[in-house]
Formats: sequence, C-alpha cells, structure tokens
Amino acid sequence: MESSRTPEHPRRRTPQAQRKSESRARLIDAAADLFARKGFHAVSAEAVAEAAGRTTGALYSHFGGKEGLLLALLEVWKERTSEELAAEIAAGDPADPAVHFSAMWGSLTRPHPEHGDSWLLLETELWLHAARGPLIGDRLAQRYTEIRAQLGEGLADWAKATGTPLARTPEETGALVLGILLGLSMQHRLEPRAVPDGLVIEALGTVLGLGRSA
Amino acid sequence: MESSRTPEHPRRRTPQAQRKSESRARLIDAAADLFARKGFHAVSAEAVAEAAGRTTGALYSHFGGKEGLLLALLEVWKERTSEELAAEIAAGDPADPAVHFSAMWGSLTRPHPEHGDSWLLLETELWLHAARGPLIGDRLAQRYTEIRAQLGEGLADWAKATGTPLARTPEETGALVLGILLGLSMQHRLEPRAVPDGLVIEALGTVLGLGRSA
DNA sequence: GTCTATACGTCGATAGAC
DNA sequence: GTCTATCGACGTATAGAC
Repeated sequence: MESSRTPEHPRRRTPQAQRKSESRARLIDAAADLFARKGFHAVSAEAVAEAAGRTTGALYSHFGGKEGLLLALLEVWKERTSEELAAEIAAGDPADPAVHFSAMWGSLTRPHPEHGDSWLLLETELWLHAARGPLIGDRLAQRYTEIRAQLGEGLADWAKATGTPLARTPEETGALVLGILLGLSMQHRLEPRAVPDGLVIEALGTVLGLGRSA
Repeated sequence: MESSRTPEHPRRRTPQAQRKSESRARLIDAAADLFARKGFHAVSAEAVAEAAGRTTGALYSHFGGKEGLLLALLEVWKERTSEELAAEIAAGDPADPAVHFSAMWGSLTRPHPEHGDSWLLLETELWLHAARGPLIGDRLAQRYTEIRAQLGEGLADWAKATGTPLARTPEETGALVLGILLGLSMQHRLEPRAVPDGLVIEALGTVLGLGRSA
C-alpha cells in the first residue's frame, strides 16, 4: 500500500537517536534470525544481543525483555510481509495467473536474499506462539485476516480485469490460496520432491475456478 | 497396515515390567500434552516427570534425556495418527465424499476426547523441530510421506469404486488434500470464522476433480 | 542509551540408596 | 527401575558506571 522507504524510521536525525533506532533494528533482525532458526525459548536474550552487536542492557532498555522483543518483531514482520505481498501482487502479469502463483510459491520455497530460508520457520514459530496465547494470538489473527483480504481482493481485481469469473468470494478465495500455499510449503520443506512446483500452480488455478490447462 | 492391538505393549506381563511399560506410556503422554501446550524448550524434564507421576530419574532411565523423550513421542505419534487416519478412511461412506472430508476436517478442528485441542499444536511443534534438524526431520518426512500415500491410495480406491476418475495421481492427490487440511486448519485455529466448514469440504471436492455441487 | 557486573532462579543431568 | 539429593551450567533481569 505504501511506498518503500530507504532504511528504517523516517523521523528524527540526531546521531544519538540514529544509534537508538539502529539498535532497535539490529536487535529485531537478530531476533528474527535466531528465533526462526532455533526457536524463541531455545535462544537466550544474551545470544540475541550478541548477534546484534549489543548487550542485554540495550535489549532490556528497548523492549523490556525477550517477550517484548518478540512482540516488536511481530509488528515489523507484519509490515514487511504485507509490503512484499502487495508488491508481488502489483508486479504480477495480468494476463497469466500462473506467473503470479509461481512468484508467490517461489517466495515461500526459495531462499530469501535477506532472511535466508528461515521465512517459513519464523512464520510457523509465530503461529505457535499465537495459538498458545491471546497476546500474540490476536495480533497474528489480525495479520492473517489482512493477508487473506489482500490476496482475495488482488485476485478479484485480476479476475474482473480479465473477465474471468471467480468461483468464490474474495475472502474465501484468500483463505484457500493462503491455506494451499501454507500447507504445501510445509510439506515441501520436509520433502521437496513430494510437492512439485507444477502441482502448486495447477492446484491454485483449479481452486480459483480456472481451466486446468496450464 | 497392521491390526490395532488393545492397550499398549503386547509382550511381557510381570508386574515389574508392567510398571516399566506404564511409566513409558505415562511419560510420553505427559510429554505430548506439555510439549504441545507450552513447547518443547519451555517445558522442563522435571515438569514432564511430575505430570506423569514419576521423577526425572525414571525419565532419564527410560529415554536418556528430554531429547530422547521427544523422539519416543514422535514414534508413538506416528503410530497413533496413522491408525486413526486408516480407521477414518475405512469408516467413510463410499457414496458421499463430503462425509469423508467432513470427518477429516472435524478431527483436525474439533477437540479430541483424549488429547484435547492440542492435536494441531503438537503437529506444528514437531514440524518445527523437524525443519530445524535432520534427526527429527528425516523421521517426520517419512511420516508425511506415509500419510500422503494413505490418503492418496484411499481416495484412489474410492474413486475407482464409484467410477469417478481422479484428476491427479494418488501421490499428488494426497499432498494436496493434506496441504489444504493443514493450511486451512492453521488459519481456522486463529480465526475460525475465516474458514467455514463448507469451504473446506467444497475445496477438497474441487481439487479432486469432482463436481462443485455439494 | 549502552555497557559491565552480578544476583537469583531454574534447568539438564548424574550419583547413590532402596 | 525408581527415588532423593545435588552439582555445574545457563538464563532472566537488574543496578550502577559512563
């Protein structure tokens, strides 16, 4: 929805505030990486601080603790994924939905240049924490709703533009597409051969009510 | 593949061995519950032992540690889910696939009489550990392959019996059905209203290549 | 705002009695 | 095989200097 900004926070420029802002970003990035690869409870606050080039003192000053860091990470995660999804939808070739689906599937299965291959791991880690407690649960539920809406509306717009009638409401379409991408990427992670790229593309087309040709 | 046996272990009957066998079962059950609800790293070995009515000494004697307990749990989990899935497939009404799908979906979303509503939680917890390390990863990958095969072959048999041609190979069908059930149940857990029961049933039918009526 | 040092609790794992 | 007691290591969180 919004234009991407170059580094991080738009306001304030004093060197002191810049260091503060950079500490926040570095700690959150380190947390995203470590929480994804090892799990929240398996990583110590000191390990995160060290990976970020800071100490636990800075961590507690910014986030009040490991739990606070997780919440802050969730907010950043929501923004990032939302922006990337929007960009992907906007950049899709309106004529060929397969290109669209292929890009989405690739973003889930191929290693991300910045976050490595831990995208799906962090997603699942966050989901587990959400399913276990309402504090994170409510926020992640809201995020999933937004993703469904973005996905559904984007596909509805595309369907309208190309004159292809969608088989379901945008909300239901979003839920189905997200579900298929999620469920298949989890299987793909454990056994890539079991989930060929073509199967995913074709299945998404089928679910949308398109012809099952390509 | 095998006939289900009544309680636990078929061999040995001396009271000493019975206590040993019961300790194993109680510890594994307690681990399944606690690992699912709180997460492996968030639960101490002592907490598991206490919930099982034993002490850490017994735990270490049986499994060598918390990691060993997790591996043993995975094996039991594999057997249980495999048996339940087989029973569900065998018990399905051959005439109506919707009943079939509805039962599967219900088993994922409705609280289990024995394991409460932590089925999906434990499944995801195990998946995360599998994605993070080959030790559990290989075993869980093998289990998913078995589930896909069971699911795919079961549906292929049904399709053959009713004269309905399946749109895909059994392997691909299994992957798709499992993926849809997984991805949608995860969304359902956070926001039940976003995933109506009817949507799941209908989507599974569509993916199998059946008419999209009911 | 960030670092160093540290208090205090908890965890995993073991030793030895029964 | 199971329990009690315990050790060493590590984790969270805080206090005070800069």
